[in-house]
Amino acid sequence: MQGANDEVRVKLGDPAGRARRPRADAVRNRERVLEAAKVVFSQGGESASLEAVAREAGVGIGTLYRHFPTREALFEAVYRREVEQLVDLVQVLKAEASPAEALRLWLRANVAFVATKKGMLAALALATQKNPDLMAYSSDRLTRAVGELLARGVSTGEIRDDIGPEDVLRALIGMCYAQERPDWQASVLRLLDVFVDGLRKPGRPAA
Amino acid sequence: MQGANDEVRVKLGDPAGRARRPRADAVRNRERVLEAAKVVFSQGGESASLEAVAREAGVGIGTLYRHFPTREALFEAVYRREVEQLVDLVQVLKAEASPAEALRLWLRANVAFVATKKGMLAALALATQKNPDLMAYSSDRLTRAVGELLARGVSTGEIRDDIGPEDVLRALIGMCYAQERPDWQASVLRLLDVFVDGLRKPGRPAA
DNA sequence: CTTGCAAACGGAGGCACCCTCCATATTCTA
DNA sequence: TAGAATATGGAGGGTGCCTCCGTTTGCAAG
Repeated sequence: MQGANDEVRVKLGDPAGRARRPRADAVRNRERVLEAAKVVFSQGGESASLEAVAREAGVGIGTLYRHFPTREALFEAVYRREVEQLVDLVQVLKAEASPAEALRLWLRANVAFVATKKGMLAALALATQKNPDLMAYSSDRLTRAVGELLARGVSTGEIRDDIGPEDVLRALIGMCYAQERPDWQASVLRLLDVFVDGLRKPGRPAA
Repeated sequence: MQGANDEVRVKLGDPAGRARRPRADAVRNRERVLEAAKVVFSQGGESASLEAVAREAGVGIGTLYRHFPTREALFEAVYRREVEQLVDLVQVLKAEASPAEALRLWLRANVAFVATKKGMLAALALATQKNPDLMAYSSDRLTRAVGELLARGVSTGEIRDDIGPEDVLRALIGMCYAQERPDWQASVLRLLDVFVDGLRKPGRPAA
């Protein structure tokens, strides 16, 4: 029923027997859609229509759905890229500041990062609620990231040891959601200072 | 131009000369829609259709729109009721606990309250971003509420004086948004403890 | 009670968006 | 260069949003 026809796949230089490599136009269009989605979502958030994304990308709506079968799939792909940037920042800070200070700086960097993506945040709140896997990924990446900063502080005795990286992350993400006032950034920065002070071990006052 | 005809209005017992009182069925239907919306939004969040709300309420879609011209207006009306309950709680706690402890308890009560309304939270995030007035109302009410608790602590010297009620509220609301894990409540409660510790004046260790 | 009308009702209809499907076009391998 | 595999894109059926207006209902005066 299927003997000789398998040659086609075997000949393509993929030892695992997978299909041929993706076509060039498919790769290009996938990239275009991602780029367009980043722009459109940043402005209009969840309410932005996928047809607007396709239009912005210069592809048909069918092509968009071929690459990203659901709204969540597209959103997730866009979001993953953003997370990587934050993860990479940790290594830089570890080399440049003391444990508690590096933690504070990383948290502050997150605030600045978030500030440029207003439209995406409400959408993210929805997406993570509907699709736990998306949160699992970013949680994992960011938890490890902040975990490195935290562990360093614990090992030097500068930071208390009964708060985990998940807790810190929750506080950060949470605070940034409430961004309605003109001065929200200043408020979040103050809150982060209070929070980091609270994280210091008792008997080691902040100033 | 308008002499004798005003009698109709004057007779209705409204000194300001407003129109006659609303019809009974209008009042009843408005109530039904609000009740239905509370149910439907709590389940499906923002994605729930307004036509589903109308169906649940047993009224026509037109009637729903007559009372609440936009999705936001309906959502806002539902939300206002919820806020009142939290505001009222403050008076109870003020009578029952020390300043910092009352603050801690009130924040914890919020967590429990939020826990029953998962579906509405993401919707709320969207609504407040689109409609600043909704946030203005709840912010105002809740800020005053937490402000009472906070001021009491500041006056007794138990709580530092450089953090405003807005900041506390932001921390609370923010933390509660990140509710994806099974144990999110425990995490938020731990965070609140850290936060309240951070609020205590230096030189007054927590335990 | 009945009459008249302002107020409220409710759903049909036009529009935008969601997503699927498939005839056509493009790329890749041999 | 040919032909098969792969990708494209937009038409179309379905659903929800919101408006508009003919019909119904409650209210107050007679």
